[in-house]
Amino acid sequence: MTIYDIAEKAGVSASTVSRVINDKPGVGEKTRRKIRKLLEEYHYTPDIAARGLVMQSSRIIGILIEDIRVSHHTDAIYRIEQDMSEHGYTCITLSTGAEPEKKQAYIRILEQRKVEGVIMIGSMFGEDSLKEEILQHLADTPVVLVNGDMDLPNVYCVIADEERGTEECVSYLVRKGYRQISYMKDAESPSNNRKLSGYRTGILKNGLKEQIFQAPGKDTNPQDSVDRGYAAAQEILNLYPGTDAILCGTDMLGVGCMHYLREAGREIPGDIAVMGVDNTIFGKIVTPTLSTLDNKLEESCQNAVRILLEAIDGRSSSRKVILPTEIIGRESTAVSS
Amino acid sequence: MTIYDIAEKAGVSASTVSRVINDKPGVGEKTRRKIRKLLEEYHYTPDIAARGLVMQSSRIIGILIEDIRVSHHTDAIYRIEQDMSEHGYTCITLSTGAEPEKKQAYIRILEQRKVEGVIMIGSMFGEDSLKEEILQHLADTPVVLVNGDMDLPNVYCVIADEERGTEECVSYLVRKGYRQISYMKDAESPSNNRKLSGYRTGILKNGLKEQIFQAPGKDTNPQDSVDRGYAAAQEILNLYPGTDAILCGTDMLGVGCMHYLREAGREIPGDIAVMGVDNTIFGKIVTPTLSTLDNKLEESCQNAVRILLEAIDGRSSSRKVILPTEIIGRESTAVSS
DNA sequence: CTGTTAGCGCATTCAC
DNA sequence: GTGAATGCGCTAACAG
Repeated sequence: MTIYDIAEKAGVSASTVSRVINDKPGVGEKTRRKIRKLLEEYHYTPDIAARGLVMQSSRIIGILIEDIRVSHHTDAIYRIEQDMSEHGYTCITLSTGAEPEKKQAYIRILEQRKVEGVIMIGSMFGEDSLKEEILQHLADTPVVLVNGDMDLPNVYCVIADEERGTEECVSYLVRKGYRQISYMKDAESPSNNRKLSGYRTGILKNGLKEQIFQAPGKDTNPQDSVDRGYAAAQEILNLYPGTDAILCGTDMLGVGCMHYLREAGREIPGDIAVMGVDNTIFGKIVTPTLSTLDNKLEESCQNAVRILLEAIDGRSSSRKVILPTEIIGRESTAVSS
Repeated sequence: MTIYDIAEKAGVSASTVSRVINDKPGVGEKTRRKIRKLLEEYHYTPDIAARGLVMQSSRIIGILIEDIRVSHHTDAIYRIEQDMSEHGYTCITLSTGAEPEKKQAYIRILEQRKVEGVIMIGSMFGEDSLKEEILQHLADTPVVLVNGDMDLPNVYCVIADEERGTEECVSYLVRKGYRQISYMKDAESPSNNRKLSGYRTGILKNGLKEQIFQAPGKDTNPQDSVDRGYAAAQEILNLYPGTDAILCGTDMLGVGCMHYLREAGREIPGDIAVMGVDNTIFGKIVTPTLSTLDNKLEESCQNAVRILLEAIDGRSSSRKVILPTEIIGRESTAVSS
């Protein structure tokens, strides 16, 4: 079914049908009604790609993310998709994995699809190799980086102040009475480095001693973080036997950490406290419930959508937005009195 | 950058450029090289939509799902997306929500995008109202229903035998020594009814008494299931005080159920056993770990991809595939001896 | 080996 | 109020 088919059946020209479809003036009431009826009858739906070709607009938004299975990310994608959908856009979501080459390949795919805007979630998208790729393949497409940083005229950034957040986590733990606070760092990334940096500042300000351990390996599957947290907790207790609190780079690491501590016979939070980052569902369902730093990913994404829509419409907006984080206190850090 | 721009710069015609881009024969080696160089130099990438218009193929696959935030679903989407990506397809994933009207609207969107194939995940997509919609708007597009059932020439079905599965769960619990086995049913759906039916058969075969309770309400957010499971567990213990095992329709309900039992001072699995369905990450991280019925969603999706690709290529394949489920025994059902 | 022509489905001038 | 013509970026059939 094309507009020509409908036009023929109605005994009019294609342009008249087009006018009716797009509710444009210049069509007699009776012709309009007749065409509307035919449209209904034959279940006609316009071909968006063809329309896009002439209108130079795909109505497609691209979303890039390392792994959509990270539940934290999934919630973000969901929000973006729902919001964009309401504005008439369709989203293409691509899980790129960690390698820069794959990320570049996916940027090419978005270019081919002529997306009107892009949202990239994760600090790893701030890499220099991607900056180059964006410059060459998405130079005049608005891009919003969530939790990432990049200096390019068409790139906007929304980040949560995790550095300040982890710093406050340390003070929070200190107020709860903990003194030997270790940090379990996740894989190398700008975001994870910012969190670590915040921890260091917090330790310094409170006159304590740094105890840092990077959980080795990386995730093939997001669930792997649990095992990595488990293993890392063991190492931390070996390295720093006096540890009475572990601040983990993510909730998932925190969950693994708690598993180990339980098996090792340590009571949480009596003997030792555990805290995560991300405020995921996992923290709510484990026993005891896990205190965490909410880095406002969903709010970040809502901002990203707003900024992207503004940029697409040509309305300028602030190139960089920074959101405050929030500590969510739960059982894993409550002092047993 | 269009092929015409490149053609002009190379001093050839657009068709020659097109031939080079698509690695077609009939171009001299030197012209080919020259064009390749220009293509590189100007970072040319073809417009897939324009190509699709003439080739009558969008290279897009549509995925419909009620809520992508259900972690169980996310894993499924991830697999499909990765596999399809390898075959040169781009996926559009839409969270439709529960209302049939919205599902219909999303089917329309897929039609407009001229998707070459569709995968719908969830038994609710087997509804009659959607059958009508598919008939009218997706009549000659291959559709694969995962965990759903529909009789239409272009619709293929992949389902896990959950009915047999829950039946076996009952027997499994009986073998572990439990005798008053209650069933916590999730919201109304064909899939949930099949699970309930399996439970009933299992109870009957083992000469036990049915104890069924439907968790009221429904999820706005997948996390809500935890609270619903919590509330339902309380009701079940009121209605059937002698209950010594609760089989829950999903892991999420199971998690909420465990939370309540713990608060009520019941020991799991000593006093009472809990079992879920879905084999999600949640079952692995809760304390004690949750036994569950693996309904093989990921395997189902791999089958769905295979079937869809075959159907798109015109190779016919079986219209219905049924997969066996598997019981995953964990701490929540181990008899304390 | 290469160029010309036509057309995919649609929206948009410009005539009438 | 309506139709004919044009072009979006691309591939394919045909001509040379």
